[in-house]
Amino acid sequence: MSTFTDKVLKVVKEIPRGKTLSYKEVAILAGNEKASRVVGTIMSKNWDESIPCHRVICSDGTLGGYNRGTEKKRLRLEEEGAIERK
DNA sequence: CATTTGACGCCAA
DNA sequence: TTTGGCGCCAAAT
Repeated sequence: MSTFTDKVLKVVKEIPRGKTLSYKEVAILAGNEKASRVVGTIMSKNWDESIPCHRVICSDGTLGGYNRGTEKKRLRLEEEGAIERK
């Protein structure tokens, strides 16, 4: 805590199942609205099983990216009902 | 210490 | 609607 990075990780950990937050939303909750990119950067460098990073998507509703495969991320969100399967 | 990179976001054409 | 470009900030090189 105390650093933006730690806040981001904390916020993402707090995301409930079936809910998705955009990188921008996470950035805002972490205390820096303009750091949307940083959120993604942090995740890519610190991909952790304790962190449901698959719950974090782009503000446009697009999935964004995922260290284990974007397809896997999509399936997981669909399974949780966070998004509509199109 | 300086520069580049990158799982983004928003605006203009 | 789809591209292209700028901004923004932390981490990596």
